Amino acid sequence: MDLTDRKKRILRAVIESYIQNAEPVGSKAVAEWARLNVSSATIRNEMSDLEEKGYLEQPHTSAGRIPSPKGYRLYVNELMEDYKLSIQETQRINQALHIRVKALDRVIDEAGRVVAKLTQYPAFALAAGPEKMTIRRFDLLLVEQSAFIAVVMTDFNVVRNKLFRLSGDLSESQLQMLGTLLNTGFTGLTLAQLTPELDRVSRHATREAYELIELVVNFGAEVLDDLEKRQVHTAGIANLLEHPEYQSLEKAQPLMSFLSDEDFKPLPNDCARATDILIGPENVAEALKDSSVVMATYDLGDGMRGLVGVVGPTRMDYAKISARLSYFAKGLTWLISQGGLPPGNKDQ
Amino acid sequence: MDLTDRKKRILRAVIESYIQNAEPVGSKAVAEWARLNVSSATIRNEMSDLEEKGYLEQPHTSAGRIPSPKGYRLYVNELMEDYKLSIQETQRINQALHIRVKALDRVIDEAGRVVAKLTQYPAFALAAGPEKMTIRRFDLLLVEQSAFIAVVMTDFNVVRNKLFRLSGDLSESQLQMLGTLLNTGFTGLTLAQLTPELDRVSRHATREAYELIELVVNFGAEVLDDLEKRQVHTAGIANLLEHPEYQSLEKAQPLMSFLSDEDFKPLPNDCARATDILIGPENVAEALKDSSVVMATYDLGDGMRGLVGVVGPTRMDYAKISARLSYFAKGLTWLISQGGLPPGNKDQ
DNA sequence: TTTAGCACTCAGGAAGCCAGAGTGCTAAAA
DNA sequence: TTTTAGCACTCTGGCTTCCTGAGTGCTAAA
Repeated sequence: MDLTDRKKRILRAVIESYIQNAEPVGSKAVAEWARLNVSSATIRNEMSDLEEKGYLEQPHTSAGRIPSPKGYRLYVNELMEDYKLSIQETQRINQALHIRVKALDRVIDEAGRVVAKLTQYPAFALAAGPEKMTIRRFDLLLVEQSAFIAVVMTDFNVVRNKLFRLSGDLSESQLQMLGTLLNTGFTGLTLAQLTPELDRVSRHATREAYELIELVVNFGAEVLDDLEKRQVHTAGIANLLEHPEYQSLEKAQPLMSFLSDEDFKPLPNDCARATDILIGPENVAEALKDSSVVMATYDLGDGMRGLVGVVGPTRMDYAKISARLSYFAKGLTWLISQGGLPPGNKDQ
Repeated sequence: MDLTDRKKRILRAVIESYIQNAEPVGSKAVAEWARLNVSSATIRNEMSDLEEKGYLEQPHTSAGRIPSPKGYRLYVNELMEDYKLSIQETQRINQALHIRVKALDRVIDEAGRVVAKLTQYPAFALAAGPEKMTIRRFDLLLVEQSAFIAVVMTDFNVVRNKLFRLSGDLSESQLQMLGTLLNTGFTGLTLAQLTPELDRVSRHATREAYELIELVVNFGAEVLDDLEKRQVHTAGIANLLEHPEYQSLEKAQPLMSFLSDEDFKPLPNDCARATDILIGPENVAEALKDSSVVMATYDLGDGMRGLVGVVGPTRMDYAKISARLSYFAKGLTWLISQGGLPPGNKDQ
């Protein structure tokens, strides 16, 4: 059930014209666009065939055709040519990579913002790390008599800290002792293992010591929890309104709400592949069934990966957008590996 | 040029009806609403007067009247009654305060999200701290031979850290030395003073030592810069579309873009007052001239304050929204002061 | 000063009309 | 068998027109 060469050229013409103009494409337009040297009547027959096979759709009888999700899928799989980024585009992306090299803390969030700007679509960003993390070490720093800072370092060199104020006083040696206790008892444990261990320790420790331990270990648990939670960041939601398919509020509103919702799930769990495109109904989320998602991953160092993607109409310039995304992602990976954005201390 | 009592009652009736129904209010409706026992003709005369004085406006000849910004201003200043939160409302807010007590790191951001949910308007949140911050102390922790963590603590007990990897090795004693150098030379300085001091030190230090110092001091500078930058967080932008005045894209789009823009300035510098309302043209930002802003501040401890606010149509239920906001802000202040959200380690 | 009455205005919805684009079908041509 | 030209048909979207109802301002009487 493969398509003839001519049918493919016609399909491609329809899609590319539709991507550019956002208007149903008629047989005459295809005849010109595809340069096939056949009349529009021939094209009509072919298009009617393509519609029957499910690659094209007709909004209504007397409009032209638009591509169906199946049509887009064939297009991105076989027909689409690699988009060549212009010099301006690469420059823009390079520039975007340069700014904010400072904000080491927020690579992921920043990646989302930058991609939103770069593509003019709403973007999302999240971290794709391992399921389970453990705490590697604790450090405690005395600030005043009655306050100290706990520094927690987990796998992949993520470092977090928190200031604790106490009702009573604390000496440097007490703090050192506490540190040893924490480092011997609570390192190398996953989130789930922390609480049982805490229970165990509670039995043979003084009440004061235990309270301090609990305080710090709970903080460690928070850090792990936070890391495993994988919050999704979004940026540039308003970009959606720029595109004609979301001009009507009924279309735009549900998707915007979906994107605004802090813990939406744009994709199933396997976000492993380097670049990926999900078209219309291929998306799991109901709100995305009429839209497409293009995404790319980058390397955060130490085995952690970041994922950035954009959401847009199924009529998206897949070639261009995915070229930009993967160029950006590659650039970011390179930058991080070069130490431009030193490892450790990631936001997720 | 004060208004008669009856005029005020009429103005109030117009505003409250308009807040509720989002439709221009006619003389007959006012007659019923305000219970003045006068005919609609009388009201008409009064309303025509109010329009002349600038408190009301007419979208077109044969529609009713709507309040002008000046009318709203009078309303919030004199006419508005305190809105009494229902039990359900206070419960909802209390609940909102309970969740995420964990996320100490992100009080501000979280405050914005919660307020957006609570009010159904887009919300923004930022920190209102002092202009200039200084670094209080540095701590350095050896991780491996060739890596260490720098912990920087600034005024108001904000603590940040970063992992550094080196090309060469480093001993514990070298690190200690470095720490002393940093703490004697670079504490108590503002952002602007750091670089000159760095220059000064560069002259009488070995090349290796200087490179390390530079690394850590630059990180300190980043932290200060970040703290003084006052990034504005936004949440719930999509809420805007729920309200009838933003049903048309031309109205919604500019405001949404404005809110999406990461570094918008919702207000002038003096965001000191506890609760505040800015109506229509009172806003400085062009994009807000047709909208209103209601905000409240809360205490982050240690002299830092947070600001949360919402953006909505001028036809906003000022009484209700500002009641909710200030209840929330008070709750948050209380919670933080109680240690529910321990001080220090704030995101901003 | 208030009220009733009345003529006037205007937005916005419903209905009708038309042009233009695009189709499918048929019959002739290649 | 495939392609093409021709033609009748369909349907959207934009345009006008019409009409209703809500609301007004003005005037003259209470």
